[in-house]
Amino acid sequence: MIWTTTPWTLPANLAIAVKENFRYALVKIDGNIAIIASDLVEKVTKAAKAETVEILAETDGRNLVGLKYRHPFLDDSQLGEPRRLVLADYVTLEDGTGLVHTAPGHGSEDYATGRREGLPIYCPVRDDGTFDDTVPDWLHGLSVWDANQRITDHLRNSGHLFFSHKFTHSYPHDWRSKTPVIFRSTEQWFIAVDQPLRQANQSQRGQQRPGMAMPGRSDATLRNLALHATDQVTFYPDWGRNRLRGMLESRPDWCISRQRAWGLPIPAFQLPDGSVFLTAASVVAVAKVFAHRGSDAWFTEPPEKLLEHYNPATDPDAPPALKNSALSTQQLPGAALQKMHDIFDVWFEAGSSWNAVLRHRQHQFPADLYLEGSDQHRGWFQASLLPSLGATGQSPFKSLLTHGFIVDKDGRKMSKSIGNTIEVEDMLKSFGADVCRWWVSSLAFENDIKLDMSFLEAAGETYRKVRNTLRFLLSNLFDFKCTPNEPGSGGVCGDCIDFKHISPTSIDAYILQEAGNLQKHVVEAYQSYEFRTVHQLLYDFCNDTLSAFYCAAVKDRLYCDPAASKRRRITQTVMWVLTETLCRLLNPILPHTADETYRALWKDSDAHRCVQLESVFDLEFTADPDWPKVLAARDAALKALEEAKARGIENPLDAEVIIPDPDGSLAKFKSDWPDMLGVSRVRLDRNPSAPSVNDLRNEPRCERSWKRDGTVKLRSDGGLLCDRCAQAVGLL
RNA sequence: GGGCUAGUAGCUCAGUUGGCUAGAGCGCGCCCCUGAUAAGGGCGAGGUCGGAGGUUCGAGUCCUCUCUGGCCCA
Repeated sequence: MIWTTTPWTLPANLAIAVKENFRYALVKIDGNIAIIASDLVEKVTKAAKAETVEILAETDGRNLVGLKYRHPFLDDSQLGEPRRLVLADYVTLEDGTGLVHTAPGHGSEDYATGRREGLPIYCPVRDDGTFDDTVPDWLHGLSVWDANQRITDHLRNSGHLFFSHKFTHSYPHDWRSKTPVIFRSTEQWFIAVDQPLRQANQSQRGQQRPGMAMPGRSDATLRNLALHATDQVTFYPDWGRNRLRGMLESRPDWCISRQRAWGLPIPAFQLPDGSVFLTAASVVAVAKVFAHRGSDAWFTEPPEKLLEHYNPATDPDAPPALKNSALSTQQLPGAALQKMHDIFDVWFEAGSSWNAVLRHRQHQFPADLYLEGSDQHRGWFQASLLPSLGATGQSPFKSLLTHGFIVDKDGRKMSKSIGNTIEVEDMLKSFGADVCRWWVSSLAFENDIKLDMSFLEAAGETYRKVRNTLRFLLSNLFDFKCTPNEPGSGGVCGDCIDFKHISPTSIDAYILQEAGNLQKHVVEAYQSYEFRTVHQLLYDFCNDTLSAFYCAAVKDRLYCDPAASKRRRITQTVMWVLTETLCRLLNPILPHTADETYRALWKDSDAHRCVQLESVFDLEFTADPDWPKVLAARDAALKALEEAKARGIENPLDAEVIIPDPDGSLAKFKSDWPDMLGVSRVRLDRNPSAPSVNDLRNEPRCERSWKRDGTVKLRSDGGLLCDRCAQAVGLL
């Protein structure tokens, strides 16, 4: 006794499957005898409301294997041998009778069983979903959906139906049309992954294939070539290798044919005897026609036109029928050779892009990097690797970068039905491309990526910090010129001061050194695709090193020193270098901001000036080795200033700070100390163990620099100025 | 069900081969500045490192189990 939800597949029944370790019972039910899994006897007979149930015998499934049975409405002689019971792992006791109807033409598990058992792959259902004429007359031409009832009725009438009922269960549907699908075994084109590769290509190119690394001629299959290739490829992150290998190890042959109305046709022909004609040479011949007329030629041209460049005499693979002069294509009657109508799997085209994009256009092959989402280990990565290995013996990529999937802010997948999707267009509209890129560069992209508009807002805030730092740099270069290409400048670049005039103990020296370190580390991070590190380094540099430290410190000299003084020009020179450097380093992730800044920096009309065309320039500067001590002492001093607020010294410019300098190593930085703390005066003292703060609020304050540096007095013009400012305005 | 992968402060991320009271930025709180101002600066409070066992003198870091996600398959 078997059970099925698809009576229309019964005409294709070729076997019944059992499980070897299940118990099966020979049961007498209301006078009829059947075999049912022992554990299901009660369930089945109850469902059918059987009156008397008697178990006559029991045995294990393995003892049933090989038993022969007769089909209830088919002529067994058609099959050539009697139908029989076979083993299958997928037999369960969940539903049915424990004996599973098996139709190798209607489903992949049944197909596999059929192959294993040497059964024919019989599918009597035609392309239009109706039965062909190999089935009994009463089913001919009937749609499978209509056949369900007809077959049920037939079984009932012939006394073979034990029980039938209607119930609701899940059934596969086409995701797009939402209509139920049926399974049919059909002929398809495959790329075999386990067959030893023919030494093809010899006839086409008599040359050695470069980079060919066969793990041994005899077992050089596409699969083990691919596995071998994963050792040569660099993976970002490294676990990508394992993932790809796992999938390569278990992947089936690649079915490359599709039954579609459009697409790139597989250029196969059918000979009058029904055999298929497709050889390397015939494909090349058809490709020539496609190159001129496009692949639509397949649909518009007759076979003899499509094969006008083909010569069976020189094709070693040509089928005998074509070698025969009577059938040579030149004289072939159009009707003798039929075009076939399979369409290439689009993955085959996507997976051939290395050829179209790199080789045909004479770009570098293999590519440095293929970049795609993690799902493409099964998709594009493999679809590219296999054809490239088959055609060139080489992987199409030297390295592979994988990123995770965008999920919502709670880590759930985005889907329209849940309503948690975010459109890229909305992101771009709300935040601009650079903010979006800035956000992307901050991510651990190898993992899933949580996305919420609020995250972009946050990215926008840090982006503006960078942008504002650039704005500050630019605005303070308003009266500064750098003219590297000016004829006759004798090495002097406009207002620039040569680095050799920069003292290693000056804050400018420190910042140049830091910029050099930044560049080194950023470039390294870029080279290994660690954009997150790039982002972090650049942000921290703009935020901490520049905005909070350097820019704040040099404000005084920029605003109050005489415009063309050496100290001010040095700082402007450094600021110019910083801006140049930042533009170049930011460019890959903030191209618009970098470009805008770069043009504003040069403020010339050179239309060809473009930061996108620039690389980094050498930037190395060694500052005094005691700078780390300075920074540590500064931190301590800032804490002391914070505590001084309780005493009413709330504005740092009202303060003098006394910094402990036990070994005297901080004294050489003396001139920049007040600016580094934003205070009026700093005194270094060998004795104290902790910094302290003096209240200067009773001392006069310079009206120009707001400092109380001890030199402030009434000047001849009636203003209260410090010496530096008096000089700057020409009063000293 | 299987393969791969992740889960560290409200958020985004660091945490080298196991080793000092687990770090950074954002956000938050308090304060300062007002000549970067739909800006700038300082200080501070936040974490039983998804959970449970185990190995170890010692585990966010190693092992086992488990929970919650993601991708690809069945």
